[in-house]
Parts: sequence; structure tokens; C-alpha cells
Amino acid sequence: MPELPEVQTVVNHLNKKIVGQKIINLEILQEKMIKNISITDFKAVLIGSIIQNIDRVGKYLIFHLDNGYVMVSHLRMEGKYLIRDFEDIEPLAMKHVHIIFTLEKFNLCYHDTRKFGTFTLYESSDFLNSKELSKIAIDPLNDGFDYEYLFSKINKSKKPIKTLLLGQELVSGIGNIYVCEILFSARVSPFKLGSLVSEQECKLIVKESKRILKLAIEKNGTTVSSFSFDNNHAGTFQDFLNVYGKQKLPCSNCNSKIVKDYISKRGTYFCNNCQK
DNA sequence: ACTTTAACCTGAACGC
DNA sequence: TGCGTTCAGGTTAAAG
Repeated sequence: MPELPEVQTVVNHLNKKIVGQKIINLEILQEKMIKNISITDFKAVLIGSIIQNIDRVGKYLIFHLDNGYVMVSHLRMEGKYLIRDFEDIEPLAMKHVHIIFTLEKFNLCYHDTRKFGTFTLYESSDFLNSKELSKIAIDPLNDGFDYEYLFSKINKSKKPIKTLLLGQELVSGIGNIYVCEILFSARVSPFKLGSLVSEQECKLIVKESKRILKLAIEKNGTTVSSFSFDNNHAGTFQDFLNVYGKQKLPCSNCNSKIVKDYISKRGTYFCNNCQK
């Protein structure tokens, strides 16, 4: 499901709704989702703590607690947070709810059809050095993500530019939808090897990354099948997509057909005429 | 050490 | 209607 703009949308929403509330109780229905700590310890740390704010590192959600710990949550493909009134527990809607945080005002339900999502708990003093977060690279919206940085990271690589941008250790938060859109707008073929991407093309990739991701955040993300926040409120950036999911449709720039191909087994959408 | 594949899960869409 | 196959916004352990 979620890439940087969708995760940021969730962060923005949760910051409006749950900050300052105490975790009264915790119900864990899928124990395997908690990765680095026992269920007993996970509960012991979280219950009674107050949520101070929610932050984002790449595609990870960081819940800062008032007791010196952070809870790290990754939504993977389909994870989402639902806010449900206490009296609102319908069995059908709860089918794929795996964790229920009982807060002071309502239940915060973690819903995940495919059960790919993960939860970890760290001391707040060094969570950035954790196994999962230590390898997350610079955020594309950070000023440090510039063309010199990108060029220096890719100019000796024999991997396709799409694969490089998709990996979280070079730049974080970009996933399959936005990498396709960024490369289309930058007019660079997703197959082009890193070593063949020019400085000028790096400038365009960086510029378009920032433009597209910022706009997508303004539009509350992209909903292609299931992404929603605020209980089924969908994002609207899908109305601005140029290539993702547009195979056989005319290119918005040149009218030739958008092509779908595969890179590392992942759907890759592009215009063979515009992107070189 | 580095690169590719398989696995983790469920459900929707499609072909026969 | 039903059954088998493929695909999905991600990451990572295992295999090559």
C-alpha cells in the first residue's frame, strides 16, 4: 500500500487524532507481527504510556511515547489504522484487525489484510541505530537529497535507475508507484543503468521527486485499491498519475501507448517514446 | 560480497 | 458457477 506520501498522510492524521492520549489497553490478535520483543514485554511497555507524537522515517511510522520508548510500525502492503468508537465493534469490520490499542477516547485498530506489517519497540535514545532504521537513507524531501548526491551514488552502478531509486538505502520512501511517475516526468527510462544517467538527468530526477511527492502529500496520497486514512477516506493523487496502471492508454505527453514491463518482477510503467 | 529469487499472506481479477 | 493462475503500494531471508 503505502509509500512516502501515504505514510505521511497517516502520520498527519494520527497526529491530529491520538496525540496526548494514554494507551489504556492493548489487544494483540496476531502475535507474529511483533518482531523484536515478547508480547508480554511489548504490552508492559506500551500500556499506561502516553503518545507524544508520530513521526516518519522512510516508510516507517515512529510513535514517540512518554516513557522513553518508541514503537516503530511498518504498513508494508496493506496495513492501515482505523479509529473506532468503543461501541462500534462490528465483527465484520474487525475481520482483519490484528492489534487494538484502547486509548482514552476510542480504539485505534491496526488492520492488515495480508498480515505483512511489522511492529518493533526501541528505546528512544537509539532507535535510529536499530537494525531496520539504520540502513534507511536520506529522505527525498530533505535538501541534502540533491543531484550531486544522487549522481555520486549511482554513477558506478550497473543496476537500472528504477531499482536504485526503489532501494531504501540510497533514498528512502519511494515505492513502485512514485518511482514510475518520477521517471516519467524526468523523461528517463526505468531500464537505464545508473552509470549511464547523466548529471542533467539526475537534476531532473531530484526535482521531479520533490515536486511529485509534495503534491501527492497535498492530495493525501494515492488510492489504487485499498489505501485509506480516517476510516475509508481515500487519497486523490491517483487522479494525477501519468503512467502507473495506465498500460495501453495514451501517453499524456505524446499520445503513444504506455507500456507495462517488469523489472525485478515488479510492474513497471513507462512511455517508450518520451523516456530515454 | 553481491545479486536474484522465494517467502511472507489474502483477495480480486481474469481465462477457460 | 467454479477452478486455477496471476497480480498487488514492501521487505528480507535464503539461495545462487
